[in-house]
Amino acid sequence: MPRSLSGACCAHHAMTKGLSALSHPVRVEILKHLSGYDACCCKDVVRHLHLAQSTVSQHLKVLVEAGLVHVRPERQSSRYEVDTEALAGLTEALARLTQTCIDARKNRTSSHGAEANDQ
Amino acid sequence: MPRSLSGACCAHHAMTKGLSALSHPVRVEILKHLSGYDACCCKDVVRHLHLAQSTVSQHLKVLVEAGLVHVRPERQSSRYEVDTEALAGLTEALARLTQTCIDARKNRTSSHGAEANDQ
DNA sequence: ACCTTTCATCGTATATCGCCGATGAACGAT
DNA sequence: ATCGTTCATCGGCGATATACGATGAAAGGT
Repeated sequence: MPRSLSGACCAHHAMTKGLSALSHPVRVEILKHLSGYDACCCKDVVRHLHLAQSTVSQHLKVLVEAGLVHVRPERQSSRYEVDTEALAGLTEALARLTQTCIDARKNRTSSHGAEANDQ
Repeated sequence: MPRSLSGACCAHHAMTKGLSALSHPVRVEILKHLSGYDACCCKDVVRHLHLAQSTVSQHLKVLVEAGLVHVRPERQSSRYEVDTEALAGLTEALARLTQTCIDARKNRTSSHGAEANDQ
């Protein structure tokens, strides 16, 4: 972990955790697959991807811990479901970051002031 | 790497690489800092964050390789600049994924057909 | 020529990731 | 009671990520 991320960076942790969960192709694929069914179980995902059940279970865990997927432990087969609200929230967080960068550039080109130099 | 990600998953690789670059708080912070200046150098970022210069240099490299930041090697201080187009593109890719999931759910609740079971 | 500044890269240490097989728990079916 | 199914978790392995200090290259200033 970095030494000092005291201020604004803590606000990023929620977003970066979500983005981290989506930063693996398999997990994106899982998300898309889950969205196609009312609530499917681990075994369904295992059949769709060609990965070991334990591997899929771990990926699902990552998605759940990031808040992007809900899990409902049924009798013998847990039901996984995409949390579309959380996914939309994450998307909006990224959109805000993007807009922040675009606005910052716009402000610079209009007033044409700041340079980063300091010597 | 997973064993078989032949089809649609390859389409995700571009997005996941970008998201992977943004899945670290320090890199998000760097992006925001870069956007505030016309084009700042590594040393500026080092002063803003409290990390070793080599660490910052690596983080910048990750952002550059993900296509989110441009680098212009100047005489003695390279100039880094956010690629707002690429950032916007990444945001839109994530928005598309989100919309795909939302649409899939909508289709299910309207026709109320598919379940994931198969026994 | 020499020093300083800035940056990239190398080497290294530690932690985490991604994958697997094995195991055990929970439950249904026979 | 016994078996089969489904899933979570553990342990292990190799690869990658993150951090640092050290080193060298490039350029400017004295």
